[in-house]
Amino acid sequence: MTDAKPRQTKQRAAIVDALGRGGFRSAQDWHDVLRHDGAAIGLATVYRALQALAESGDVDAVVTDSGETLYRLCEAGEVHHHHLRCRACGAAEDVDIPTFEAWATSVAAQHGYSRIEHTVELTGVCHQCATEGA
Amino acid sequence: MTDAKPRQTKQRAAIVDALGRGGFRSAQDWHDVLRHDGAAIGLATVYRALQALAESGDVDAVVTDSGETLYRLCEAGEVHHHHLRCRACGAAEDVDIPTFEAWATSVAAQHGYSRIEHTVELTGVCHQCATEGA
DNA sequence: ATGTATAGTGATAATCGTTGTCAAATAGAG
DNA sequence: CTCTATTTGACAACGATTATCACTATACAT
Ligand SMILES: [Mn+2]
Ligand SMILES: [Mn+2]
Ligand SMILES: [Zn+2]
Ligand SMILES: [Zn+2]
Repeated sequence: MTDAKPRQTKQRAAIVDALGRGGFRSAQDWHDVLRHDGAAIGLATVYRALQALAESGDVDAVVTDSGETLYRLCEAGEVHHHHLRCRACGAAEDVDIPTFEAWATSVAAQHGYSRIEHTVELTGVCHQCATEGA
Repeated sequence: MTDAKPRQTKQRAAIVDALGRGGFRSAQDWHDVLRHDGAAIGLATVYRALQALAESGDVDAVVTDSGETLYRLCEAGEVHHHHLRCRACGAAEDVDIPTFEAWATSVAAQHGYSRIEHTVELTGVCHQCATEGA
């Protein structure tokens, strides 16, 4: 049932290493970062690794309004949480919403809905980007 | 500034009419509905109309995890609100989250973020779909 | 250490929702 | 009705993601 642990490859090491510098980036952006660092790695491999890491909970994934998926290494362990992300630079803070989970369950029940899932994402412009940008 | 009012065409009338039956559907699904009703209408026209209606606030648009955009005619006027949507059939309830907006602004300010936007969507399985489906 | 089975890689093609193009159709003002 | 700017729609193009599949390289057994 629990899938066999993945093999250790230099590509995956390089990806995790790159993720270490933080920030939400698309798979293609992470691939650019890796190539820029001199790593020889295929785009498909980056996609697969990021998806696997997201599934295992080691990275967070968010979908932008334009449909792109952004990934970042998450330090907040396996606890459920949400993000406040800068639309300009990819920086993000982990946040949690005290009463939201309880509220969601209650509202869903009132309407007869089950198997509830929720999406809560905050975006804005961080202080640094607000100072620099137009 | 305010764009000139769009012309009245049979295509747009047909689209608004179809939307009248409710539910969140993708542009392609709405197109299928229209064709099924015997309307001769192009897919590109459906995309354009739905986007225009979404921009003017007459329809709600949500983006699924897979990146598809779903549209539905919204009865909740121009007041800001969110949705509890059935993943199986497209049914949806308008909901509002009492203290969320204030909380979001406050958290953003604490982290030095400005120009805040937020996404809150609830999904589940409605009572009817839960009864019928597996 | 060496061989082997097997999971991982990556260049490339395919997918699919969406957007762009542009000639033909038409709403609506005069 | 006439005229013209807007709208339409068949079709091509786009862009992020996923599938292919021949080729490696890892982990394990010998
Ligand atoms: Mn996180
Ligand atoms: Mn609504
Ligand atoms: Zn920033
Ligand atoms: Zn349902």
